[in-house]
Amino acid sequence: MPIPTDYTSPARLSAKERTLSQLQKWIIDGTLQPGEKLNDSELSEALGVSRTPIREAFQLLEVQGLIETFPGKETRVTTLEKEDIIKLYAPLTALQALAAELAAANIQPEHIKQLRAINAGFGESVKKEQLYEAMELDEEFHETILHIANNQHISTFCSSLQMHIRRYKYIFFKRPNWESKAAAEDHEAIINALESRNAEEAARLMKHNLVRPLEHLDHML
Amino acid sequence: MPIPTDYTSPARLSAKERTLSQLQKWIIDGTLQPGEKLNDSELSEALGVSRTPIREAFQLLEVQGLIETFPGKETRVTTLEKEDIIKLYAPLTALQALAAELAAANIQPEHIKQLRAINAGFGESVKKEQLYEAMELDEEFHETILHIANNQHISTFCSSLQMHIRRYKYIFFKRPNWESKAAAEDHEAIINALESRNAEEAARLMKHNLVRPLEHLDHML
DNA sequence: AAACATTTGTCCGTATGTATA
DNA sequence: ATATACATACGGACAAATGTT
Repeated sequence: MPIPTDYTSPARLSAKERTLSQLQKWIIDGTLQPGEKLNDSELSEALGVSRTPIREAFQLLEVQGLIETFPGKETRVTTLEKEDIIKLYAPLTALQALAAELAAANIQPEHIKQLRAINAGFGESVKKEQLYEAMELDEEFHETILHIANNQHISTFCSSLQMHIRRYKYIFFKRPNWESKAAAEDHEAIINALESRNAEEAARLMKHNLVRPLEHLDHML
Repeated sequence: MPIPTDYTSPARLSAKERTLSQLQKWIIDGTLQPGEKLNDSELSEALGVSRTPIREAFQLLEVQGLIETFPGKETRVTTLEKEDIIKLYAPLTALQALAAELAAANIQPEHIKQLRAINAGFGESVKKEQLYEAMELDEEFHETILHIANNQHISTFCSSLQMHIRRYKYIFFKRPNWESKAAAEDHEAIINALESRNAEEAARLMKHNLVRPLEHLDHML
């Protein structure tokens, strides 16, 4: 198990939080590979903390579906099946569409400005083929709509699904690679629907925007 | 008789698991009231385990939104706002409708029989005004459809939302009290839609079934 | 079958941090 | 501001469970 040595500890966070976010990163970016066995003693030494915060982080990672613990036996990074990415997009689409619907009812002029600014940046990144930045801005766009929708349950679920999707991108495609100019146009249309408080149309467009990545996947799987 | 080996029987529950399910029960049924302060030393004595499994259970309860920990300060049972129950039904409806849609594609004759059997029991319980049993059978009906839909993410989210809804029922209404004969008819219609593999209709009927409780709530809030 | 090695599960002592007098 | 009380955070030792030789 290769443990990168460039690990820097954010002094203010608790040992548990540091451990959790570090392990999350390593699992999502593939440093810790699917199916890899995790040893809490080894990790505690590598991260300079005791087994307690490691174990605590393990518990949360298991809830998030990033690791699997076999009580009394072993702990492993969860494996991924290419086909299962569809199982992530199905609920994500339903929830994002719902969020768009709810956001249409709450939308304010400042929100519209904010969304347009994010999407302008997204369009630029796509044009300049800065794909990592584009991915981050795409996520920020959707997170903003979730925030406007003002429903913690929806936000939490979507955030969890988004994390897994990002892991799939890193593991199977090495880097984010399917942001497109068409997505920026989708976003623009969504913003317009929200601006005119057309909930149904916003939901419809949101679904359409989320189906896009699946089309890319079809000829990559 | 061949003993199934694939099913890992939790012959003995760990202290953490016992603690977790006990605290869950107490919080959901109101034994531990909203806003109540939780003391790990006190609980460890009451449950006959050390503070470690209590602490581990606390972590999971926090993720589930049943308690709130203020690191270094205190731990409390989360409070409830009557109005927020709507925030639970919004994503639950979207996800259950999606599940119905997916289930329509996977449905098998055995599933139909199973669903009819559960709904028959539900109808009986409603008629006999055994409301707790009716609630459990209603949940089982929906869980079965989730199982047929075969998507772990959807199941997990719905289960979490359902738990919170049950807590609202206990805290604000003391007992389950809004199961109705109309719900049993909804279920029957859903089963028929699934049987004819009409995904769109199944989703529409599922939404309708989930809107019912909200109508009851309107004149109870 | 039984002893061993490995890993997870639990306990409890201590350190750290926060609120209150 | 300082001291005190109290709750959480962490560490390290021991117990229990599992798989293997």
